[in-house]
Amino acid sequence: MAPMRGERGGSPARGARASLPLPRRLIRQIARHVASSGRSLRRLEVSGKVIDNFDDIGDASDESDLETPQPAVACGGNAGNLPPADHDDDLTSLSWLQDRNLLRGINLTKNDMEDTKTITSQVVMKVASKTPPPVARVPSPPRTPCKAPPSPPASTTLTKPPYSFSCLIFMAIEAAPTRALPVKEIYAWIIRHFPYFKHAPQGWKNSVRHNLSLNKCFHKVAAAPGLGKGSLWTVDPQHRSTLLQAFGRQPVPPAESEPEAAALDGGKNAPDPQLFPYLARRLAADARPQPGADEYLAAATVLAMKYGPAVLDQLPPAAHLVISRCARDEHSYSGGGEGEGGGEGEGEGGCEERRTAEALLNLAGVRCEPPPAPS
DNA sequence: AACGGCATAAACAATG
DNA sequence: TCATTGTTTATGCCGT
Repeated sequence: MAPMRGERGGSPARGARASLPLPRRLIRQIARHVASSGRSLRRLEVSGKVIDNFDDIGDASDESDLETPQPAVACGGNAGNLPPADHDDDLTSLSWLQDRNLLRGINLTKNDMEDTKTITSQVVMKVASKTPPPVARVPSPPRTPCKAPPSPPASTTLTKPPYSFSCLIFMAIEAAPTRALPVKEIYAWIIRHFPYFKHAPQGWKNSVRHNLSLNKCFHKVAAAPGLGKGSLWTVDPQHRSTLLQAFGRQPVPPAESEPEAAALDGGKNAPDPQLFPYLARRLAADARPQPGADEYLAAATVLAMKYGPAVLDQLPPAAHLVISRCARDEHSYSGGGEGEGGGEGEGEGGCEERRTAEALLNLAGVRCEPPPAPS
């Protein structure tokens, strides 16, 4: 592979830190996200500024640039307490569902969310790996979403979401920290994220229940005491890949509106539905794992969400993000993976999917309820 | 044309 | 009793 742009020999982190193009806290967050996904972030390059010593940054305890806004995303549990990198990655284990909200430590405000609507394509991902770049997810042609007229909020929020009920239910359940929701909460989640259903005919709730009952992907679990009537619904782990594939079958916004741009350039009042096409498109291309893609998505989205599009706009037109991974991560041929579970069905691809799904769902404003108190 | 997936509607039972 | 939840059946649309 030809040397990547901006690749240069031994640029010490200390040198770069003198003029970091991004707040250190944000860099730490990106590094933590990548670390939490079980990978190694070797270097991050923005506009030629290379940060390649994340230990230094990550260990820094200074919070001088910590201006955490009031969180609009109420994340339960261990905010800022990301799981260790050696987290159990067994696909059959549900533990990741419990504690792997990849961006749990990142607080997003409503403004952060709204700012994403003008994210541009000025950030270009380049993966330092032997695998080909995920061209399917990072289109090369330049886009000009900023110049595009904003979509009328009403048309984006009151049109029926292009997702099947099973996908909506899946998203709702996956958004819950415990990955289990009563029907009522599923209703609430759908309404919250797809305002269309606020005024939709009542039949849709019947459809939700119908789906829950009929779809083998969803299972009832014993109702928690005090829950009242009804049960908790969960996603059957064995059918999870089926639901992910269903995501891939969902219609994606027409090409003229550029999916990524549309995903982030959506309704002013309710950006969430506009983000999900992004997720759908991401998952639709999940036939093979695309190492680095989820890191890119998370990093780029974090950039825009956390600091607004200005962070990206202020970069030179040729600015680009480079997220490189340790070379040893690419040695899939040398031992058949990490040997930490992996399962035989989803394999690494499933990990990528779920990490991206989690990250994007979180970023999409999924409101996490505090986990139930241990009994 | 057949088939599968999906949405929608409706009826009904169970439950709090 | 009523509202909610859960199950089941039926029907039609749409894409393959």
